[in-house]
Amino acid sequence: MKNLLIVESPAKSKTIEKYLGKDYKVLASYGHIRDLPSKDGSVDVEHDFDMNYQTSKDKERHIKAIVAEAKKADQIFLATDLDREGEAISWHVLEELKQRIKGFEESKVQRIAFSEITKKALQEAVSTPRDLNMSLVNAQQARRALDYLVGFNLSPVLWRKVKGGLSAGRVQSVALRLICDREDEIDNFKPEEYWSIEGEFKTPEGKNLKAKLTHLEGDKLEKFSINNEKSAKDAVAELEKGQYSITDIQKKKTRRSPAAPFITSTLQMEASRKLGFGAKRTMMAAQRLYEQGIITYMRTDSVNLSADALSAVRATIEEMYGKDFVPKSPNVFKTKTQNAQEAHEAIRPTNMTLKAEKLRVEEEDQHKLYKLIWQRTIASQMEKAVLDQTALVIEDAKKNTFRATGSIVAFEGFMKVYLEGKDDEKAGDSDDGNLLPKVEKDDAMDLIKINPDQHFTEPPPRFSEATLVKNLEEKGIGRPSTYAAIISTIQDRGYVRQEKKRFFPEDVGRIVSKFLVEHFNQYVDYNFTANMEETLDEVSRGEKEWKPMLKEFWSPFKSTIDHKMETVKKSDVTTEKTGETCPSCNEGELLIRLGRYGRFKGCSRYPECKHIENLAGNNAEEKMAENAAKEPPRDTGVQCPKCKENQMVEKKSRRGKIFYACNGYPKCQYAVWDEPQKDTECPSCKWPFIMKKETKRQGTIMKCPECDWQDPPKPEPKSKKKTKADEANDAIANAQG
DNA sequence: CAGTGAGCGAGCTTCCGCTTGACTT
Repeated sequence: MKNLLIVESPAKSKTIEKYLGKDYKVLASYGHIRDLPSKDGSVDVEHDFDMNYQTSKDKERHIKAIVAEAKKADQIFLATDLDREGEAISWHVLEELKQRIKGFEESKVQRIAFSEITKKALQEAVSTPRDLNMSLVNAQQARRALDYLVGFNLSPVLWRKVKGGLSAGRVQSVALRLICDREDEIDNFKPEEYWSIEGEFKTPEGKNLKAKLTHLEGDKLEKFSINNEKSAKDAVAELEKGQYSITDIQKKKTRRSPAAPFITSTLQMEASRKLGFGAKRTMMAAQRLYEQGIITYMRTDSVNLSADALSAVRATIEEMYGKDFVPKSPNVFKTKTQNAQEAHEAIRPTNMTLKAEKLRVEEEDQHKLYKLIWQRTIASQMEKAVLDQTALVIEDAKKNTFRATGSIVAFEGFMKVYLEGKDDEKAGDSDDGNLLPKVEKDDAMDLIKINPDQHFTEPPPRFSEATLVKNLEEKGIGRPSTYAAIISTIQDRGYVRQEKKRFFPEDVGRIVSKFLVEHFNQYVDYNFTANMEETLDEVSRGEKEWKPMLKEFWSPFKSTIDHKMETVKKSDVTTEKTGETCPSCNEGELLIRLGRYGRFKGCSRYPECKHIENLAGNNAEEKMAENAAKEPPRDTGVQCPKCKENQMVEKKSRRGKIFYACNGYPKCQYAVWDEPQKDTECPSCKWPFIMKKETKRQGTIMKCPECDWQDPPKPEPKSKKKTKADEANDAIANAQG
C-alpha cells in the first residue's frame, strides 16, 4: 500500500512525511504548475474564454516527479492549501496526471485539506477526504482570466497613448492611484492656522504642572476656536488675570488589549516600523526562518493560532511571567482583512520555548525578525494592561478651565513583552507615563505663565511601504504572496520612487494614473476588486457560472478599450499647453511634454526650434546623473585638454557610434572620434594626447586631433596620383589637342 | 559628437497568484 500526498511547499512536505510515516510519499507542486503564458491569446475570447494553460519549463522537474510517483501509488491525496488558489492547484495537478498517464484511474485521487500540521490533524484529514470543489476552481479560473484580460488589454493602451513598456493591472493600478491621489491631496492642501494654550502652574507643594486650556470663559474650545495671533493674545491677557484652583480630580481605569498575532501584512508593517525593513527584506528573512522550520508559514491572512499553539503559548506565558499574565480564556481575534481566505495559521514560532537569544541563525535579519514574531505571539495571548488615568481640572471664577492628564500603568499585562508600533504619530499624542504631582481638591494653583502656541494643520503623510500595504489589504486588493511584488512593480515601471521610505509619484506615474481614472474609471476604482470578489463568491458557492461572469465583464470592457484606442489622442494625454510664447523664437507656444526623465517645457515648433526648459520641482537632472551612475562610462585616463578638470570618457552617440568626450559635459563640450591615449603628446604640435584609430586600409594608426600629424604618415594625396578617370580625361585631352 | 520632444513605423513591452530555483569543475 503506497500513498502519494501532494502539497504546495517543499518545506511543508518534509514535515508531513515525518508525521505520516513510511506508507506515504509526500511531494511538493512548488506552487502553480500551469499558468496562462505571457502572450496574447492565452484566454481565447472568441471561443468562450478558452484557457490555454501551459506548464512552465522550471516546473517540469517537479511535475515529472509527481507523475512518476503517481504511477506507483494506490491512493493520491491532493493536499494543497484550502483556499481558492490551492483548490485550483490541485485541479491542475489532476489534469496533468490525466494527460500524462495512459489509463489513469481518477478514482484513486482524493482532495484533503488541513489547517495545521500536526499528526492528529493530518490523520483526521486523510480519513475524511472529499472531491475537488469545481465551483471553487472555477472561481479561481475566472479571477485568473479577468486579471489577464485587464492587464493584457489595458497595458497596450498605455503603450499607444503614453509610452512603451508601461503596464496596468487590477492591483498595481490601484496601488499607483493611492499614491497619486494622496499626492494630489498634498498639492491641494491649504494649511490652516490654529492655536493651543498651555498654562504653567505651581502646586502648594511647590511642584510645577503644565495643563492645556480646554474652556475659555465657560466655552469649550474646538481646534479652530483660536485661529489668529490677536485672539491668542486676547485670551492670554484674559487668562493672566485669573486666580486658579483645583476644582476636580477625575480618575478612571482603562484597559488596553494586545494586538493580534502576525499575518503577512502586519508583519511587514511592524518590521518596517520597528526594524526599518522593506517588504522584500522582511519576506526574505521570514522565508529562511520558515524553511528551517522555525516559524509557521509566512504568507497568510489568518490571525488564528492552532489549538496546540495556543496551549503552548499560554504555558510559556505562565512559566515566564506567572499566572497573572495568562487570561482566563484565550484571546480571540477577528480578521480585519476584506476577502480573507485563511488557508493557514497566523505567523508564529513553531516552538514557543525557543527564545530569540537561543536561536542559532546566521543572518542578523532573521534574528531580529524572529524576536519580533516571538514577542508578538506571546503578547497576543497575554492579559490586558490596566492603566490608571488621572485628569486634574484647574479653573478660575470665570470658568477658564485647564486640564492636565497623566496615566500610570497599574498592571503591565502584555505591555511587558510587546507594544505595537504606530505610523505617523505626532509627538505628544500620548500621556503614557506622564506623572502628575500630588494635589487635593480646592488646592490653590499659582499661575506662573501662559504659553500660547501657534500651529498649522498639516497635509496627510505620503505612504510608506507599510501604510500602502495596510491600505491595499483593507480594500482586499492583492494577496500576502504579492504585497512585496506590487511594491517592486510600481517602482520598476518608473511610476513611483521612494525617498526616506516614502512613496513619491513620478511624472509618468501621475500621467498614467490620471489617464486611467479619466478613461477607465470603473476598472481602477477602489471597489473594483471588492465587487469582483463578491461575484467570485457567488461562483464558488455554485450560484453563478464563471463564463457568463467573464462575458459580463468582457463585452463592456472590450468596447471601452476599442473606443479609447480610437478616440483618445496621445498628445492630449502627455502634453499640456502653457499659453506662454517661446522666448527663443517668439513664435511657437511652450508645451509641457513627457520625456525620458520626466516632464519638461519645450517649444511647439520642434524640431525647428529646440528651446527647452527644465520644470520646477522636476528632478530630471538627478535622474540623468543616476542613469549615468548605473553604467559608468569607461575612463581613458586622459585629462580633458580644454577644461583641464575632467577626464575623457567613452560615450555612445544617439546612433550608437562610439566617441570620446569630456566627462564634464554639458559644461565642457570637448569631444573627439577616436580613443585618446594615456601619457602621450603630439610630436608635431605638442597637443596633450594623440588618438588610436582603427582603419580598414592601414590598420591601426595614431593621429593628433588638432594638427595633421599621424603615424604612419598619410599616403600621398589622391589628387597627385592619377585615377582611371583622370587617365581617360587625359587621353581625351590628348586626342583633342 | 551626448542630457529630455515629432514622425517615418521594423518589433518589442504587459497581468495576478502560487512556489523556490542555481550553468557545474
